[in-house]
Amino acid sequence: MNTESKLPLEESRSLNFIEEIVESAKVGDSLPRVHTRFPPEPNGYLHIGHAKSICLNFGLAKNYNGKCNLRFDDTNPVAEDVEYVDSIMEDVRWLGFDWEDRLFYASDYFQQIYDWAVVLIKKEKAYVCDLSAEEVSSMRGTPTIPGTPSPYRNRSVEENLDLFERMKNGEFAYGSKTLRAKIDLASPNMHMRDTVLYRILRAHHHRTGNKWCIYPMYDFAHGQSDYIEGITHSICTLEFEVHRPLYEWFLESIGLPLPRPRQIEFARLNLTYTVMSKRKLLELVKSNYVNGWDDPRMPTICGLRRRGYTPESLRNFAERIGVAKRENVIDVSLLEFCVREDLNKKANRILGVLNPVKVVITNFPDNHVEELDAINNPEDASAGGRKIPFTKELYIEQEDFMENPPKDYFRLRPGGEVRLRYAFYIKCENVVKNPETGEIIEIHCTYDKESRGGKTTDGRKVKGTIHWVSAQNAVECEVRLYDRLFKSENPEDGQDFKADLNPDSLKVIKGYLEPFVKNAKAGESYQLERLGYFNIDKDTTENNIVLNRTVGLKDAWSKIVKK
RNA sequence: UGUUCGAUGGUGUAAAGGUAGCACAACAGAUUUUGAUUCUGUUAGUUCAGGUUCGAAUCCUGGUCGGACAACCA
Repeated sequence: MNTESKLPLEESRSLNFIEEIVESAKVGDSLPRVHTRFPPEPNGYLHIGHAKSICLNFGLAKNYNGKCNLRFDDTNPVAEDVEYVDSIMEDVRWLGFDWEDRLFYASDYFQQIYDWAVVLIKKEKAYVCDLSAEEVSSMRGTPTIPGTPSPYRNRSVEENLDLFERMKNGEFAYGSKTLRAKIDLASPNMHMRDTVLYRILRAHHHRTGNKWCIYPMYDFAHGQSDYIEGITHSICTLEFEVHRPLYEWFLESIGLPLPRPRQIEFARLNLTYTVMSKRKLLELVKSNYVNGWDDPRMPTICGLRRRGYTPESLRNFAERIGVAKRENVIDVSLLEFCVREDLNKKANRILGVLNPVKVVITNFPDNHVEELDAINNPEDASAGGRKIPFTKELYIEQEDFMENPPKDYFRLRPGGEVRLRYAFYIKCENVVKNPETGEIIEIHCTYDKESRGGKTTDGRKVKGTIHWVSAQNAVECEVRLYDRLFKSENPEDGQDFKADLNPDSLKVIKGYLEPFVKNAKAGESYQLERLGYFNIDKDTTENNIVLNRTVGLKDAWSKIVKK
């Protein structure tokens, strides 16, 4: 009827402050070009905080018909390694983003950046300094006290040019000289106090090999790399806010023509019960508090993947937490909500018992197997169905039987009747205990033959439905139950975050699953009905199926019990 | 304490001078062959003090609180 062209979704969703910046630059009816980049340093594995940044940068480009580059910020060969390059590319792709043919490295630009340093020297905006790191540090002053000039600050252009070239040629020892910007030693912004541009490093670079022995610092490489790539919005985290004047000073001082990239800072992600710093994650790995970077308890993307998180759930999470400049700590329960939401739609259901107690159906024929129909996913009719074998001896969950149950308990009890999911009504007739320990060994029940499939025609009401598995057909699996890695909401609060490690963050138990699980492939997610979502681990072999618990189902009963 | 950024329910995030909304969490109820899902409802918020205005979360002034910055890391 009218000319409305907005999508309903976009109409209802409000803009974050970065999108507003993009929109405010609207010229007439056309949007400005949007070109972002995700610039990881290849010195560690990506974590969920990076996922936020990836979704932001690639998402912004997508929404505004722009582009997003993947660029490795590889200016410090001492810390970096190809091992990380590969994992980072894998993780970005897995999250569902594509940099197409725009894979770049800051090291691609080393020559250009070097040439620009020479430009700065010629403009008397940079000089070679012989001070040691300690001396530079002690002469920098404090925020309230101006720094003292380096005695080398006024070397001639010719001398600087000569020295800088000889630095490049490897004539000087590691750390003996730096190239410094000549800015303002009295600046209240410490980064403007003649920051270091180049340092001498004798290290093998993963891409340039031994070609260079001087390497540019982040500040001198990042903005220029953005410029070279035609980046419009250079999005980074809040701690770079104070670097912005430097970022702009370099582009300006080198004399690069407009348009220039604009640096925009947002608040990084923090999660309750989680540490996020690379240093701490590395320590957890190196000191074997966890089993590698992809340990399912780690907040790394590969850890979350192995835990059973899906790319969709992570993208939805990133969307829900929003983007702003204020410090934030997101409740992990939101993350858990996001996987449950996604897996509820996608994961096929199976029956499995984790803490078994044997049930004997006394009126069921010996050696008889009844094949029962089960629905794979009630949320998705196209997932179809399967058969589950029912036999005289079954396992049910220990928690699903109580001799002296509380008021609202509607599972199995002496004399009580309960429905076995997709199977029959059973009634508890007798309990067999170990005479010495009092432990329940077997629960003897009778079944109602007429209740096949879980319903009868007599209108009888059976409130409880519990899961079960045929004792003789059950597949014994290894089940890894994960809990939060740390005990307190903010593990970084204490002196030593390792003291806050949760000793029960991993429990390995045996589980008994319906035979269908034999078809499962590594990486697949299943819901064990009434228990939670589980992912088939890559450690799975033909004789040992391994399941990782992604997250439990919401559990209203456990809350009632606590009260 | 120098510069700088920030402050909205328990946690996040909207509202661009005009009804403080949404999500998660919590709680209550309905439905349910998963105590799940789904649905409905409830609790709960503008850091403080002034000012401008018919009207302020929003603008102004000041205070308070919190973060970031003094690597030859990124």
